[in-house]
Amino acid sequence: MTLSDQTDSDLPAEATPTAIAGWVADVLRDRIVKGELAPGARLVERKISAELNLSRTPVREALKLLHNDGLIEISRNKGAMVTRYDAEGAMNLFEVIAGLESIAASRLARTIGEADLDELEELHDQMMVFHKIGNHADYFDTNSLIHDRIVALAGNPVISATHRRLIALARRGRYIAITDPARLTQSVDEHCRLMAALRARDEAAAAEVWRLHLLHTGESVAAVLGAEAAAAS
Amino acid sequence: MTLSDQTDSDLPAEATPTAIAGWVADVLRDRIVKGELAPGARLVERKISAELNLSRTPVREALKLLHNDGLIEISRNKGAMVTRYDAEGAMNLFEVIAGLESIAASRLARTIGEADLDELEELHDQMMVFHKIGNHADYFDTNSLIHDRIVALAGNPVISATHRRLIALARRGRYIAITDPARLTQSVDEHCRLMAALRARDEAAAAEVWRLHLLHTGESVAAVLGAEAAAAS
DNA sequence: GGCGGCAAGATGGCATCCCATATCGCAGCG
DNA sequence: CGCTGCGATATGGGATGCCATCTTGCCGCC
Repeated sequence: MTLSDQTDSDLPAEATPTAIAGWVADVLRDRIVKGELAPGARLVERKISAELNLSRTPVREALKLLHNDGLIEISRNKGAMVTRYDAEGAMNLFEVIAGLESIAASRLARTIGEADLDELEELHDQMMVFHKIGNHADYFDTNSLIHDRIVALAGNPVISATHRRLIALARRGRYIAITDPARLTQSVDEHCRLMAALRARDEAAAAEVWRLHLLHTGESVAAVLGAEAAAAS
Repeated sequence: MTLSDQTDSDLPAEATPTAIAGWVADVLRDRIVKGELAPGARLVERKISAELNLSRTPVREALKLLHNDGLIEISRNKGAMVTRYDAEGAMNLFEVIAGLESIAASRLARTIGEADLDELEELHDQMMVFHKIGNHADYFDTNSLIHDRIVALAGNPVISATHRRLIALARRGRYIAITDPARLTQSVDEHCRLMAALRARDEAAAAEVWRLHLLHTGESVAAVLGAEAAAAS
């Protein structure tokens, strides 16, 4: 392998415990999310450890991490397999994410302070700019950032942790970007309405608009996945 | 150690992959849930592996499992520590569980078939009997069973998986059993109302009563934890 | 007497070896 | 020609040893 001596150059200066395993998990997660590792692809401990110039131990831990993120299935003597992600799975996933973020939005409407609200407003405005100028990449990133901030600001660690886990699965759907202009407009509108509800400190409205927003997103992702499946068959 | 040669007698005839690690995790989880391992207690890999006559490898994996269940914190060079569980944590936890089970109840009201409804009815009736005769242990077990069945019957694997993870944390609160008669009555009433909503196929009612049911449970657990904390100080 | 530094022990992380078992191909028999 | 059984190989699981680092307590210096 020619790249053997180079790969460890961007090791993250191991600070936290099991940093290497986490790093390996990140690398593999990236490949899965970006589609380099297609659903059904096999991940063999020995192959990965050889490629990354590590022993099998951290790789093993990384695979466990990805497993309980739901990204891979591990079967004895067959290696890990990237789990399939279909329309139904997407709907199931977004149904739960909708529940979580809805709670978060509700809490936020009740408890958010001016400073945090301003921060959200700013992110929102940024996103609107990216939307207007048609910068989809930054639009999506800012969008994700807003969702993450909403969850974080809600101040319930259980929500944050659960959300982080599920969103890793959903991000996979993010790369089959929703380019349908109608949905895009609707999504932006829902974002605006959430901001309005937060400003008005209207718990119920915030929860409901955000719940629907995520269900709609789920439907869009499911639609794309369903179309893909139909085309493949 | 005198028990060294005996412990492996009830090894679970390793069928599934990493069965041993799972078994170790179960053992430790039990101890934590039952309070044998108090919050703040230290779990040292070498100690556990010696006690259970195993190598450190499966123990380590077990600790990782408990960690991402949120039951323990792992710090380098200090061993794992049982996480603390306070009133605020309980509320945060039950807030999310409420969200999940509420979705499940809603789905159930929409999609449940007669056979499944009958099964739930039977469990419910059993629970009512245990309640009437004052058999608290079986009452609680049947109660838990009902909650689990509701989640399972909803048919969303993401909900099931997430719920399983969180409920492991909440079970810890179960052992500080709610003996307040008023709350017990209220809880039973809420169970009855859920059954009524399911029979009526009333999604909204099912979701709402179940959400409140779990929030109330969370409040009760939090109250007990708060009282404990106050007494301890 | 208090405080800072140093040394020994404790502890988890990583590497490596061995093992049990599932998989897959091939050969030999029917 | 097809099916069965065996063996080689692949692969994950477990055990063990070494290492880096954190903790802790003690000793000496101020």
